Amino acid sequence: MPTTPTTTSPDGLAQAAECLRTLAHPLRLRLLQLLLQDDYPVGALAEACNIPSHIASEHLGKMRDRRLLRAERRGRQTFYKISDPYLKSIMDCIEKRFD
Amino acid sequence: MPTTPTTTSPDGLAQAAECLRTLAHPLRLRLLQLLLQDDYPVGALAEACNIPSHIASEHLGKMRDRRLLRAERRGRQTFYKISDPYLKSIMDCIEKRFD
DNA sequence: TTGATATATCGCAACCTCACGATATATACT
DNA sequence: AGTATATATCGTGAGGTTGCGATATATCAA
Repeated sequence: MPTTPTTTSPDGLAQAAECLRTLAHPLRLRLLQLLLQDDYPVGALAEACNIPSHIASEHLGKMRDRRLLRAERRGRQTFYKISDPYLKSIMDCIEKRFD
Repeated sequence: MPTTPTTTSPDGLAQAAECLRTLAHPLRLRLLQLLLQDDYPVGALAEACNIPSHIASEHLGKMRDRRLLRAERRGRQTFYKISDPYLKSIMDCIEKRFD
């Protein structure tokens, strides 16, 4: 085994795994790509993804619960925005590989 | 919606999501960290992770099936090695965030 | 207040993933 | 051949995830 063992703590690995699980869905990746460009309300995101808005709401809510996004109410609409700055760099990685 | 829409294809997003699902397990992240340092046989990896080797074998096999790793038999042992060069950069991202 | 719009949440069935014990295979040694 | 070692695979049950219809809530407008 390595003389310089890799040191991410068990807790760090568990957090990383949870975060990756949250990203690991085609629709959520698409939503994140859109939100990395600007903030949008649920309906606009749903339309861009061609899905009913209550499905978009579920995916956005899951990412909100896990602190990747934040929600902000404006009138009847809820705008979502990127909350975790780390998302940009990981999406860059992913796009480099899969575009 | 953006004037410069984000363009990862539906297929690219599906592949990316599958890849992320494969990474999204604490043990598999640990195995990858070790394998990014050197190639190791199943038994050594299992011991480093404190798990029975047939569990390590299952996780390694799943990553092999999804082309993240390759297996190479030497005598009675099977050495696993990183097969996808993209893993290095994504693990760098993850370590930056969770260490 | 009533009705329309925008989003959120619930309950469920189908499906996926995990750890584990049991079993199978492949290689080396005697 | 027979035995031990190293790894792989199978079957299973517990628990998580997804999409969806139904329902609930929140905001605005008449």
